[in-house]
Amino acid sequence: MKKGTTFAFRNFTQLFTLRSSLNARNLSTRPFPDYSPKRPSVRDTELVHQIANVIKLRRAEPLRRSLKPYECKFKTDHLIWVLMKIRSDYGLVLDFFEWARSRRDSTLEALCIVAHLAVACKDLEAARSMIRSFWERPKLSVADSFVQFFDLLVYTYKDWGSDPNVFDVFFQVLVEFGMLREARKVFEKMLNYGLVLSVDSCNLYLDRLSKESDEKAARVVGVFREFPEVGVCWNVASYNIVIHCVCRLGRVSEAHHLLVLMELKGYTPDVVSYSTVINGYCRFGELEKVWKLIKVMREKGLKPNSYTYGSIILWLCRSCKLDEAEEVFREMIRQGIVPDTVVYTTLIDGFCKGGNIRAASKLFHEMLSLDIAPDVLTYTAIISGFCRIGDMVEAGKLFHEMLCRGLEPDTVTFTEVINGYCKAGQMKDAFSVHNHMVQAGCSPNVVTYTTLIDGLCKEGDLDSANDLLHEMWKIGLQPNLFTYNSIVNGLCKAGNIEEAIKLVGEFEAAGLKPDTFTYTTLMDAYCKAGEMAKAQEILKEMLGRGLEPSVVTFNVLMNGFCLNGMLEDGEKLLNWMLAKGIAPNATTYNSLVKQYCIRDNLKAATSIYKDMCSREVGPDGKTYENLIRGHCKARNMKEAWFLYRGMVEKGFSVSASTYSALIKGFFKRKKFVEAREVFEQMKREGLAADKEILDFFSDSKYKGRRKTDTVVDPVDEIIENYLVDEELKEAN
DNA sequence: ATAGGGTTAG
Repeated sequence: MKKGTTFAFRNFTQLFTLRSSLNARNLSTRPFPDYSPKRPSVRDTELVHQIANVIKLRRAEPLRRSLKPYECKFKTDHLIWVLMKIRSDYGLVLDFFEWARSRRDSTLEALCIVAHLAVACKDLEAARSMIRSFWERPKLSVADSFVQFFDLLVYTYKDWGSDPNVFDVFFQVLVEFGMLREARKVFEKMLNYGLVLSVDSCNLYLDRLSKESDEKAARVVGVFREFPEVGVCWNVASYNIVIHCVCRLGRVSEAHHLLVLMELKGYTPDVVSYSTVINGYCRFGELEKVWKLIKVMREKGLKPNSYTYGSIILWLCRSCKLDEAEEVFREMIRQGIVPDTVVYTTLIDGFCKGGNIRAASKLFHEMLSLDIAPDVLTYTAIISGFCRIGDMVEAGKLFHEMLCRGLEPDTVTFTEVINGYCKAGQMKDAFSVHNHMVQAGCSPNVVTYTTLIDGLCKEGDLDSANDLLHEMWKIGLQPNLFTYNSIVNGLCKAGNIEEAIKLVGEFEAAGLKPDTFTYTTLMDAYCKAGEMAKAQEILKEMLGRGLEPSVVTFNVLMNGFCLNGMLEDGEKLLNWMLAKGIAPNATTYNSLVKQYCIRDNLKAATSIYKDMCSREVGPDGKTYENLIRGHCKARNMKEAWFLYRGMVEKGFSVSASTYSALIKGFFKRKKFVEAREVFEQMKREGLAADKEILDFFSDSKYKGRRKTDTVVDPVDEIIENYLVDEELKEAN
């Protein structure tokens, strides 16, 4: 840590001592050119005079009507001559220019003139939209147009406005359109005329540069160092942009130094400065530093806000510490900070990803009751939560609700719904949403296609997946590693590991490097095929390439050991992971729990379960389901019931097969009331029971028994409906 | 000027 700190500090001292290329510039300034327009002929002068008079005298009328008599005679050349006559009346200038534009009679020179006049009248927005309109039209050569435009703006400057703000607006539009090289040229050229662009303009440039790409972001610090030498006076916002940029590049301690440095230089860091560094530390999980900084900012009289807390909450969510995240959230509210849509969305998404859709729903309703409006991102998060647990009905309802609120789903929202249908195995519905989104004018992206391809691969329909891959290419979408990994997985699951390995070789030859996901997929295939030796060979190759195995890599191996009855190796692997400090997760333990349950060794399963709890690895839905099914099979209904209650309490959703296991277990124990209760709950959740269970409830023996049982009616019509449904399904 | 949502492997 110490080493990094000195390094960062050296970087920054350098920053303010190095000389830059800008310094060597020739400092003599050039005057703006004179404006010398073409002279009108006598005939033209007459027409221009008439038009200008008509415009002035009949200003209440729409120009379309008052200028009707001149429509035929009016030529593009007249435009500027008329503007010269009416230039003192800005309102007329705008109207007249619009009229000329609607006839496609405008020129770039006229556009520059009107922009100058707009800026001179302090109508910066009009000037901006005019300059924007030029770039919005498709150009043959962007660079040529830029030079042409800029030269004309300079040429018309002295005569038409002489307000240097026009160059700020011009520069800002270039930045807005990402034409950073051109923007930089404008900056330099203005220096030649003795003009320095405003800090606000330079800030926009810095910010855009920092977001463009990592290479460009790396240049931000250089620009920040050079611009003051030619007269730019940075402000707190500039520092904040640079701090943010340096954080994004992962150099958080350097950003922290900048925060200290700005104060030394007489700038007062604000909540944003602090929150930005705090966000940087959060991204790397350095929470001690975060709390320290919060203390410092409080001492300086700054109050952390929802951004500050939001960063902390996001990090806690990402590290699966949902309880702590909610605690920080409540603490923030206690401090009198009103949570916003973003903080709620962060928490809702966190709970959804953690599989606790109930907590997510609760928060969602809480925000509604507090009148904090959910946005598209909030809906996407909660919809994805329901998709994740396979509840497409609820997901559909929320989607509809979102539309009713006037929120427009975007590519992400649609992709999420498509993903939900894919994961639910409803490919027809997935494709129907895909069509729907295209009709709604929303373009599917690489992720959308990858989702569909993955869905098809999981269905085993590799031909269709391949067709989609070609379709992607055709519409100009480049498949990425995710896409190929899905197909590799598809091939593996179809039992074609050879072909999968061949594909890996192909995309690698095309310049796409296989990653940990690719190798883990291949390992999984070999593990499931019982070829543990080959799986370990793949692991070796992966390690040899310097790729870091993930928890999942180990989980795959663990699962392989368990599946192949090598439970001792499995436990050895677990201990090895613990010794090496690789944190196992619920899945790691689940493989062992599941396998012990399958082998009816509930004692060993329970001991693994207790071990994971003691290591503070929270059991997930699968852990509970495996244990519940194991206990049901062993007819330990007391334990099964206890775990079921715990699972529900924690907000995990219970699958149909677990409900079935419970019902069957209770039946075998002749606990009909409990069986019934679980069955009712299952129905309430809209889950269909299998035939065996329905037979239980419609069995004559059961009916006879039920007569002494006063709780429920003998034959429930819902059961009959279910039976009819099942028969229909079978008939189809 | 600062913070939040989607795709792959168990």
